[in-house]
Amino acid sequence: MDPLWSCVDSSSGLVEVLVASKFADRGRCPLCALVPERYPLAELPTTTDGSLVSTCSPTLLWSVGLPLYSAPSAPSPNRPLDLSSPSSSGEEDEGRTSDPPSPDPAERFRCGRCGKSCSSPAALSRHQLSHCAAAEPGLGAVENAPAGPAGRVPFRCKHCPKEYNSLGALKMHIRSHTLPCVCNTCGKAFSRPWLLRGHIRTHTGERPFSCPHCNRAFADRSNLRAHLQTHSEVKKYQCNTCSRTFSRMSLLHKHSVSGCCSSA
DNA sequence: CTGGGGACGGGGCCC
DNA sequence: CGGGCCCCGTCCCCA
Repeated sequence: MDPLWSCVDSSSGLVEVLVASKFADRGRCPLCALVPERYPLAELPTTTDGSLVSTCSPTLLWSVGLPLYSAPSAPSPNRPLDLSSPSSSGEEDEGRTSDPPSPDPAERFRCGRCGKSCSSPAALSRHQLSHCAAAEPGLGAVENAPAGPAGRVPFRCKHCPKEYNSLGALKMHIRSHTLPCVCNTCGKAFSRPWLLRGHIRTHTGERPFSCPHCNRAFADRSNLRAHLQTHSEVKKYQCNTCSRTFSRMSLLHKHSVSGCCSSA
């Protein structure tokens, strides 16, 4: 289960609640780009009726009733392989599955922006407010952004370090922070309506994409495409060293990482 | 270790 | 400009 993260909204002073794995970008809070604090669910502020306080963006729809938190200390033990390590270390991306920051108390209460150590989560929150207030006077997409190499001002996301050359692209990206599309069945939120529709199929069992070669059907077109590769005698992805072919890039990547070509 | 399915994220294109 | 959709890709899990 995802750990909860909290962030103090700079305008209201209230605490925003986030699910780490869906938002974590290099371990930073998407609301203010700082290293967030993490609380056990029981310590989160609640309203009088016991629901979690949720403020900040009016379109941020995480609120109540979700099975949110499990163990407060241990970081997620998944990600046995870091497949992105050498190749995608370049500019952006890879933020989707960043692990939470170290649970070491000395690190938990350290400001990710200036490194200041604080004695408690609350003290750190107060300290971080000073950064938020200084860095975001308004809606914050464009202002203060330096001009690009061609003299264009990039459209910068106020929730994360990403920048875009068009407002439309930025707005589309921001949906991945606000997650306005919410499943009525389980409460899970998505950035786009068709992602939600695909998710709803996991509840209904609908599988509109069927394989023409066998009787299998899939809820997701991409999964059908991957499945079709299994019917193909010539696989799409080939190892440069041993010439083995694979139906998926991920399988080829696993093949390489596990040492066929290098470590033997 | 490998192959495959399930779920989902994001950029880009089209209307 | 916004929404819908396609495509590509990733991650996780399981047999």
